[in-house]
Amino acid sequence: MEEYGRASNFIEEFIDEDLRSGRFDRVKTRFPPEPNGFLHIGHVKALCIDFGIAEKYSGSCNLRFDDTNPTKEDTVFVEGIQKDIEWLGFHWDKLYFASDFFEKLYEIACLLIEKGVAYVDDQTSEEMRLNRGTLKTPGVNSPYRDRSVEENLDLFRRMRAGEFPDGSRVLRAKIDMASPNMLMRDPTLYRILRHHHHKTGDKWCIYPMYDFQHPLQDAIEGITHSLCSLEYEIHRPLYDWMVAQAAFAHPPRQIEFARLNITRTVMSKRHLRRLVEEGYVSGWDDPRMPTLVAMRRRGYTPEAIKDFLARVGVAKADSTVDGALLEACVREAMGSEAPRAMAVLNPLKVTLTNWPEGRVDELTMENHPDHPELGERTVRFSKVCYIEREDFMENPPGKFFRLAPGREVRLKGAYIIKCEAVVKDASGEIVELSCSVDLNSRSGEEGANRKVKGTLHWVGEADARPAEVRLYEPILLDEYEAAEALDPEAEEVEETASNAADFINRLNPNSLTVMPDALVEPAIAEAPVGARFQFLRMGYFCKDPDSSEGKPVYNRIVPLKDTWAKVARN
RNA sequence: UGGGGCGUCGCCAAGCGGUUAAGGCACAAGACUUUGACUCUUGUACGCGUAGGUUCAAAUCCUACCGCCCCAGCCA
Repeated sequence: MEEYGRASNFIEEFIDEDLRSGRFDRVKTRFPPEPNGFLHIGHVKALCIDFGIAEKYSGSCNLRFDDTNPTKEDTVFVEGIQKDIEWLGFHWDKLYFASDFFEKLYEIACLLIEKGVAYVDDQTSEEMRLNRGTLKTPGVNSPYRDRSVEENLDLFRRMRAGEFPDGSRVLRAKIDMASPNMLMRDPTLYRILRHHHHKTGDKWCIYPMYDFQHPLQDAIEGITHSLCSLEYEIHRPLYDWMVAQAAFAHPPRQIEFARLNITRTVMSKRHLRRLVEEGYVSGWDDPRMPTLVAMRRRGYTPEAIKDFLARVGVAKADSTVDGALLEACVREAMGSEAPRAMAVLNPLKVTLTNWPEGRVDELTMENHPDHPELGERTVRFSKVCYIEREDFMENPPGKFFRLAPGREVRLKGAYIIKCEAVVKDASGEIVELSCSVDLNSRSGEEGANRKVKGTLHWVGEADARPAEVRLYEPILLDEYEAAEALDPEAEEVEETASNAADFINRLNPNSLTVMPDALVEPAIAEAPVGARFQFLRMGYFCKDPDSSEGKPVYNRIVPLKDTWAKVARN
């Protein structure tokens, strides 16, 4: 490895430096989730960095489950996480569990006791909290801080043996109760905790803490660069202390980066759990969730997600990425891939008054305008068809060039029609349009070669299959909407800030819109679950597992850009 | 008011003493169009949190302010 290429971010600069200086002669990273929930897109940033850097430097990346708190962990999550990582297309080198190393970690703890840098503390957690001091005042030493090595060893052994009740004692590092860094004020290394562990069962009743386990585990695995998010920056002195005390020959280097935030997206595991448990969503895989299970179900592709993270970049500044960037990545990934087809989400019946009775045309439609290799399909056109309700306006504004009374419009791949009459029901609602059709304007024929401003998607009566379509918006309101929702009277956004503190108050009531009466062409109805299409003019959609034989269900992954919607709004 | 970080276009983000301060998203205008999509073209920081200073030259170095984030779990 003489040439490392161009560093594309500050982490790679550090690594280049380490390789040049000889601090390391290879690169080994790790992705260390706690199996206490499903992975979300925030984790994908770490995944892309951990695996991406390993790959760039011809190194490797381990998958390690930091399963040191059995009260929160479960095998369904370890399985789910592995599946998600595989789905994204990342390949780990070794698969480890922190729990595989409990014995080894116990030995190191004993070593620290023998060195006189760890002790058993009998204080209650309350006493410990009080004696820790505050951000501005130093803490005071525990009365148990100066126990003999022998006594500490004996006590720690008996902690493991189960002689003491939960919470009665802890093992602590002996560092500095006056340190300005709170984490260095004799951090807890082990606690007594009787709880069934998903891997080790009831073998252990003491469990190591993150600040003890994580750095040592990195060192044991031979990790060179331990990449984590910014909130661990303050843990770094402790990380280094731990590895130094255990006397590892090649201490890993911890480097921190800013975690991912996306506008109007819930990104905290705690909050996501609450959405699930309190029923605001249907589950971890509700397509509105930012979890990978949910994004997969909604129809996002690994390519789009990884491209998004690549475009977001890596730096140390706290940031919130515009959700529009993710949408742009999805559209780009899908644009040349997804076959096109027609679906009418909110149908309006159109009857062609001059269409010959009983005539049915079979029309050939391309599956993709730029990729003929994706083939063609046949759709049927007859006297009755359905168009999108929003494509007709009785009193259209200036720049509207869809259908309106007396106006002509082209039906994609079919004929040009003209609206002759509007049929309404007793309540005045429009129920049907009577249109004339230019029988010489069939696509591909000479009569079709005239300028018509609007082109609409449609579904013919002969082909129309019922479907349910689900539309999504961000799960959170934007700042302005949230302020309005909480207090329409408020003058300033700031005034409602405290009410907005609970994210539940900022949930978007329109995050899910169900279109129960959509009509789709057969290609869409018959596609397998997971199939993706561009519904012409409506967006990209993916068939949901909720689909049944007679009723396909589609999720809108992302809408198409809609210039008209913008014009109409102003 | 202790300590650790961070502040470059609406949102991300390059930049590492000498460049007209990259690029993407968003936005705007135009071309093309049987998807108001796609594609294409064009435009968008005389400015780099603020104020001073060093230098022939500063977003890059120094000083002082200002703002934001993290830390007082027997969570990770």
